[in-house]
Amino acid sequence: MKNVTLKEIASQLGVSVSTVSRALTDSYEINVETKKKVQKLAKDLNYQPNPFAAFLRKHKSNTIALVIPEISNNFFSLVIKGVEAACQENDYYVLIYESHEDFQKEQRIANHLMGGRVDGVLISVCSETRTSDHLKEVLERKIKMVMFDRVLNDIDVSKVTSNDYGNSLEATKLLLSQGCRKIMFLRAGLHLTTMDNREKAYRDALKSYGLNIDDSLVKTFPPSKELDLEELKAYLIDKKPDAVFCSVEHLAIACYDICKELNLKIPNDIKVITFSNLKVARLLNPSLSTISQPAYEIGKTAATLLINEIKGKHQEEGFQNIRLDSKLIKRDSTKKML
Amino acid sequence: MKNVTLKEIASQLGVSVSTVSRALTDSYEINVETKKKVQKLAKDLNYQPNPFAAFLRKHKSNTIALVIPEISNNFFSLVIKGVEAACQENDYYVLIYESHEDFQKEQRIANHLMGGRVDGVLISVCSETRTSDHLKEVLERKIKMVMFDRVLNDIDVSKVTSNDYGNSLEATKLLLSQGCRKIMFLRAGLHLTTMDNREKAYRDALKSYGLNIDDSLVKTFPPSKELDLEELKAYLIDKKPDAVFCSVEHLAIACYDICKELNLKIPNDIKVITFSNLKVARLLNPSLSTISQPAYEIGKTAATLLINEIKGKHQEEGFQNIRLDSKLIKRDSTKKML
DNA sequence: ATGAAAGCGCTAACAC
DNA sequence: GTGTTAGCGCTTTCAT
Repeated sequence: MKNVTLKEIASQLGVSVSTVSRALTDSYEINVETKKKVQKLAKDLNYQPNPFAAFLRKHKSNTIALVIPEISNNFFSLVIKGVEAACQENDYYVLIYESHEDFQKEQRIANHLMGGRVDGVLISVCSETRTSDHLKEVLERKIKMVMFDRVLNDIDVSKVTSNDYGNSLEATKLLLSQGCRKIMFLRAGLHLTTMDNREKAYRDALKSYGLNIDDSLVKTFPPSKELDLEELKAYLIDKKPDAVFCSVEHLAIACYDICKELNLKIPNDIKVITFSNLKVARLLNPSLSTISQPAYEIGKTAATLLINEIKGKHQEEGFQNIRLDSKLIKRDSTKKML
Repeated sequence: MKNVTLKEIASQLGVSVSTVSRALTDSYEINVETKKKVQKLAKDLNYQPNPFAAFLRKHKSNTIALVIPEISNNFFSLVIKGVEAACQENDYYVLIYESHEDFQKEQRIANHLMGGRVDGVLISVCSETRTSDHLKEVLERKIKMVMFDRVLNDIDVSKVTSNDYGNSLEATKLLLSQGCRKIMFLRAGLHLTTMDNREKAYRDALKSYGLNIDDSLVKTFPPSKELDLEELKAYLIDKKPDAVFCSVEHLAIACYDICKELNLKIPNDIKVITFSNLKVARLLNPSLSTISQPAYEIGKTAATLLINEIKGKHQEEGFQNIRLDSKLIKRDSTKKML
């Protein structure tokens, strides 16, 4: 079966291409009879408009790019779901790009996007990203942008984040209230705004308890899963903290593995809390206390914001800065005694 | 900054549009000097070709669709990652579509795809899908297709699956060898080939042990996460199996929750094994025995196959039927005694 | 080696 | 209410 085009329908019906085009977009100036005729034939032939022709004409693709560091990740995969939901509601499509926490790849993606493949981009930058020049170039090409979670400060776009500072403060204070005094903070990635906020809250919480801050208890590990377990193990053995606050899930998982190996009992010997969207945290041994980001909502909110911007709505309101609350769920890994 | 086009470059250089086009595709018939000149300016202006114009001309978009029932799922999110990897290697792009286990949505997606948005589609059908008419129509529009995991038998395309039968046989025999004689099999979704294969293996394994098959021990639950916990609980209480073989992860998670509630000890009172790509299965309480599908490889293999088909390679070989092995990992949830 | 021109399928301004 | 026409940006014949 060859592809059905407007021309095909037009010639079969003995009308012009533009009449068909108008009939199909339900233009008010078309005779009801003609309209029906055209619509019927289009349906019978299962006419599907060639999107590229329309895009070329209108310079609108109804497509957005979603650029994330890592696809297979409990947080980002929920984000994807939220984005997909918002797009399905608005008849938009999602192109996925994975930067693999690699700044060069992110740059290449940005470059590609400048070609006008998409009407807008949704991005959470990779951990190596320090400047926003590549993103600014995209903006200059009149492509809309919304950042989420890992945002950059020196760029003027709408942003959707979670309340990293507030929730980290809460988490640290929980550990303190359980009696912990030697709390380790594990960062993932050097230059991420999310990490900065989480660490700052950790420090402020300690200060608010009148404690001195031991910088050697704060350490950065690779953001991706290629974590050096031995290094982390040695660090834990060396420092012997009474609690570990992990800024990302895979660090907590690593701690669980290491504690098992070292025969350290959680929470008696050491307490653990982490940022995580792991659904089965409650079933771990012991159940893991988590700060759970509203990943789905972040994705959905960011995508809706972007689509509205593309449509030119809410332009007047300027750039939004939306901060959503995460949920701290206390479980056994932070219990006083088991 | 306005968008740079071929015309722009041509006029700045005083050459024709076609010369620029040829220079940029590195055509052999262009003077080396001109080529250099053009390429330099293109780079300076950061020229990015308008993809839609090229697509419209060539009827190739270098884009494939990935249609899956559910994005936020340990199996599918790894598949996405694999697909993305294969596409990045080949300079292809991925459009994500989520069918939400809803056949009507799947049909709508298929319809949309017929418009020629993509050169090919990668699909794992939803649990409600019983016929392949909607997919055949896509094929008729000369759009290539590869199915993976949840495939359909009555359609002629390449398929990538995992060895559901073999690995389920192995899993059931493991339970049998641990002394279980009243093994429950929990299906998810009525019409899935994957489920059929898994159930058949379960039955064959019982037969090979000379056991009678009690049909009331096989039951189907909804494939998505909207599982009725109470129904499953009542079923478990009623049947009192000594083992449960779950065909998907969320059923096993539900069993864990229910066992906790009913104070049934895994594996002493009841053993559990499941298909799952959960990374932290080893950290559950007790650690969960899993059949882990090679999700990343499935995605990568399927995408590579599709891209090759689009490129017209390996056409002669006809449709492939690739079956990859899953990995059975024995953990405490199927131990004889703890 | 380079240019002119057609055309991919669609939309929209402009006739009538 | 409908047709004519131009043009979106690119590739690709066909000239020269």
